[in-house]
Amino acid sequence: MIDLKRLRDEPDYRRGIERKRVGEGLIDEVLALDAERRALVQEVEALRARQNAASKEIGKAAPDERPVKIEAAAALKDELSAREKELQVLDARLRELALQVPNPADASVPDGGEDDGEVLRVVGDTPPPPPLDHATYSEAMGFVDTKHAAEASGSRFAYIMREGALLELALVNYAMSTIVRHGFTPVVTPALVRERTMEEAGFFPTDRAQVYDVDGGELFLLGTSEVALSALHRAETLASEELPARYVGLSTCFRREAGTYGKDTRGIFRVHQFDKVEMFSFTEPEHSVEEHERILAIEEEMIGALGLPYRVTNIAAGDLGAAAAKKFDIEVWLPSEGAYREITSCSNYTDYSARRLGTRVKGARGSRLVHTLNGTGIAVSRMLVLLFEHYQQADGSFEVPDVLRPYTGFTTVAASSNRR
RNA sequence: GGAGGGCUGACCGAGUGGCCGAAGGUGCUCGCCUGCUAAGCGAGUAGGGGGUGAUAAGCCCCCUCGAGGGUUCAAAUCCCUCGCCCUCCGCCA
Repeated sequence: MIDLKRLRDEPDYRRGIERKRVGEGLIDEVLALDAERRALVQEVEALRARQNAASKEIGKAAPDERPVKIEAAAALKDELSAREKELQVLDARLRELALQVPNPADASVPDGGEDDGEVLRVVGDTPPPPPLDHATYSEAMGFVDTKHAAEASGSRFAYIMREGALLELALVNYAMSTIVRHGFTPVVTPALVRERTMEEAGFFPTDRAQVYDVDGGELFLLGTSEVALSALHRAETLASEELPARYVGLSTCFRREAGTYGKDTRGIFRVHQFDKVEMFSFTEPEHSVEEHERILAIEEEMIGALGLPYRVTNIAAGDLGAAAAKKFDIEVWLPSEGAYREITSCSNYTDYSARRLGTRVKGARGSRLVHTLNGTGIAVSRMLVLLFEHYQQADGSFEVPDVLRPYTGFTTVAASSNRR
């Protein structure tokens, strides 16, 4: 949720929103409703003040004076409740529209859309394509079985098997322990949350189409544990000493991938279900920028340690999600495609979801909304795709990246070992 | 799935229709006192929103006793729905 007060007072705030290409007129409509609402609030509150005073007097009055006073107060009640109903309607309308207004893009975010991100750096050399692409290779090695998964569950599902399964666990362990070492509290989160949690995390209503609902709409499957982690301090006022509060979550993630028909259909690059380790921080407002850099640095540390060539992009305003004021993506070179593909993403939500969550910090500067940030630790299936190409050897064997070896218990998988 | 109990301010805890935004205690802050110690005395101490004002201080108003609705001139107190916690029975990994 945006800050309506800043929207009406600060031209830069509004400009940040407009850079995200919001629908024509939405902002003006919100502002108009907001003005209307505030006027009505004043009226209603004045009426309430009169009624409160009248009621108090009745309490103090002698019993024989009461009937007359009660009658007078009853008249006020009717007037008040009529105005209150109007206010309720107005509130609902304003809220519905305001929820659709995105968090303003930060001043340091470039203009434009998908292709206008600013590449901040490119790290590592890009190798030529391997003999087999990730999809063919992982099936041939028996690491992935999408055929039976399609029968069991449909397209975009996979069985991760044998050394592939162990590699998955190794990645999870590696990411978890690395991030914990950076001071994040490890958490295995619920994978199902209620609608309110989705909304407060900043996902609903804008991203509803990407989310599976179950139990007749009572619960929703997470697309990322970020949603569950954000609720960890819901409706709480934290002491400033408690910040930054850093969590690293593990959960299975579920995504409908609506609107991606025909995109990334091979292998497990884009699937409906995958495991992901995710970082999440609550900070004081003035520290969120450095925390964003910190999260990015951890992501780079892990991708670097896995020996993958990558580049870092400052995502353009038009390509930011509703909640993000700024977002860094890391894309790793996928040799078979000869392209950089997104592997992590970290965002600074500033106070956007904190406002919905009611997460505040109280310190020397009074009580303020916190800032929240999130970033991918390791998204497992997509990382497996990259490993299947970068660690596929000329003879067809698979070599385990050094940093994962403590977690796998094996160092290589011979080309012939799992062939069926 | 069944039965019962509970949810009050940073914390504990009183409060069954008006004088309750809320006793008392703990904690915390400030001041005083005391040659010592988790001692004593006094004062203060919730949050959100709106108006005015200089996006100050101050002042005024509204809302909040798990959440949402209802009854009433008036609700922490009565009624309904929901959420969460606890206990017992059943079931279960």
